[in-house]
Amino acid sequence: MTTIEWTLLHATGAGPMKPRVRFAPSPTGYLHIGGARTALWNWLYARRLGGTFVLRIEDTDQERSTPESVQAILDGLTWLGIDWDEGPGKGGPFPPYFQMEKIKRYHEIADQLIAAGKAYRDYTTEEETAKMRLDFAASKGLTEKDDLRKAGFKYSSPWRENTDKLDRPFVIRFKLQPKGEKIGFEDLVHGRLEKPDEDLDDFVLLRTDGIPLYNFGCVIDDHDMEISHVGRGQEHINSTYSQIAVYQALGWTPPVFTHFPLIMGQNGEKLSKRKHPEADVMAHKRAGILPHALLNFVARLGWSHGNDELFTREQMVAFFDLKDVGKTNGVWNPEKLLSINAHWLKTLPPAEVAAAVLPYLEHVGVTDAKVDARLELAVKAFGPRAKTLVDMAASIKPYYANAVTMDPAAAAKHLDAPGKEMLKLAKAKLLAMPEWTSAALEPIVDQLALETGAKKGAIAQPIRVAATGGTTSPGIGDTLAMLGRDETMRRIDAALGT
RNA sequence: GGCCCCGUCAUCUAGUGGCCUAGGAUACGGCCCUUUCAAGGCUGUUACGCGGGUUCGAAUCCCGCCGGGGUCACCA
Repeated sequence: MTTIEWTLLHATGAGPMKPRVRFAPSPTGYLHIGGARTALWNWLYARRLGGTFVLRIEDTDQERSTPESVQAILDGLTWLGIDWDEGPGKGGPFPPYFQMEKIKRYHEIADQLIAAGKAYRDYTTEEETAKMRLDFAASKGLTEKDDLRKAGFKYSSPWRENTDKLDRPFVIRFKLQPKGEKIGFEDLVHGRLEKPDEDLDDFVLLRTDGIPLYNFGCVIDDHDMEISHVGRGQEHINSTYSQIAVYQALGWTPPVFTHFPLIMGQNGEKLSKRKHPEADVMAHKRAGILPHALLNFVARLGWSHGNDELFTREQMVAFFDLKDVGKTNGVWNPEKLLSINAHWLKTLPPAEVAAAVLPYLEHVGVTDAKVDARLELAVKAFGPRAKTLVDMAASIKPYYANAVTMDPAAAAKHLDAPGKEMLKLAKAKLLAMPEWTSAALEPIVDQLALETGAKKGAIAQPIRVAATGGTTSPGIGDTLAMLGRDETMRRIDAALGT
């Protein structure tokens, strides 16, 4: 039995063997790198075990949610190649997948909780609670919001025991009934996580405008959508306790939770959209990172599979397991991302990289390139020389131009009299070339060295400078093949001044 | 500040009581290869936060300290 088969039989944690997982972003901006990793890990888990990956949009923050953000998240996931089985544009057996479209359902459950005495209508206004906080602060001689937290303010509603329905705006709060016990759950990476239930408070389920809050909507949706495993960032650990309380009040079985370590910026702070431009997934697309490389890098940030560093998509799917996720926060490391990107640039099939580099070429004004033998050759030549698709495109561009920008210093050094003499000899050989391929062209340097007794550098450099205008390029064979016969001859003639 | 989570090289990590004079990767240095630049091969420097235990034996178990992070909203 293989490891994979074994794992299939013994699906981690409780729940069904074919897990139903979800990624539930809030559409308040672009797809965040932390969100992308959360999506990836959940996706990998579902794919490996033949489960279902659900995409749910938690758009209950009406202040910040925008349709543009929904689109940005969809675009980000699509670019990364993370596809969802249920969700926006796909539908599924448990619609809707936008929380704002199922407000009635939340009200139904809230009423159910009220009827059971597990929630209550709180008619205290926002201004009043704010005043309570302020008064509390004043009594302690504090003013700052942060100090308020430190002072340990605990809200206690005067409406807690009220069951009348008044004609006034209200909020629905969970009625926490501490039994002096621990409330907790079994986390796949942290093990048992718990805290005293009296540490929780009567959190808000439904706002005055009837829109649910995270700790409520999330529980109902995960239950309704039959989510078996919830994997999310560690910042949610504390809210999980509140959610567990809701599951208990409703008599529902909670999913298996896994809390992922956070990704920190290089300054040691949690990666944020404001302070860290690299937090934007699409910024990496613009920077010329392959989606696969970004996935590879981010997958490995907080998860490991022995000493393995580089994974194909298939390997990620085959190797990933929630239980192998680590506990410690990771720091974003741009150099490593770049090295992983460089690795795949030179490793992936040239046709694939060629297709990927095309838009970047167009962006720098190369409009006549297409995925053909010539571009693939260029990709093979520059694969080991490029860190990103951006610099690969920049390197390829001159080969699609019909003139060189001559570096005077290079010309002075290599296109002096002896250099030109050598170039003439090379030209003669080139003229006689029956076929213009890298393999056919490459040996001319050796042949010339043999025939003239000159050092290879004295032969290759004049050709290189004539062909590219500079002293560095891939091997002579590749360089001339990329240029093509006509352009090569044109450039040599120009260098010769003929 | 209360509560919660975490603590192996600069960074990502392997490591689950003896195989560890701690391994891999990135970055950095050297050497080799070489027609240039890369790539590649070989190689070097660098880590178990501190202090107590437990044990014949601890990076691995326990306690304390210190350090980092998260969270305490009618955001998610």
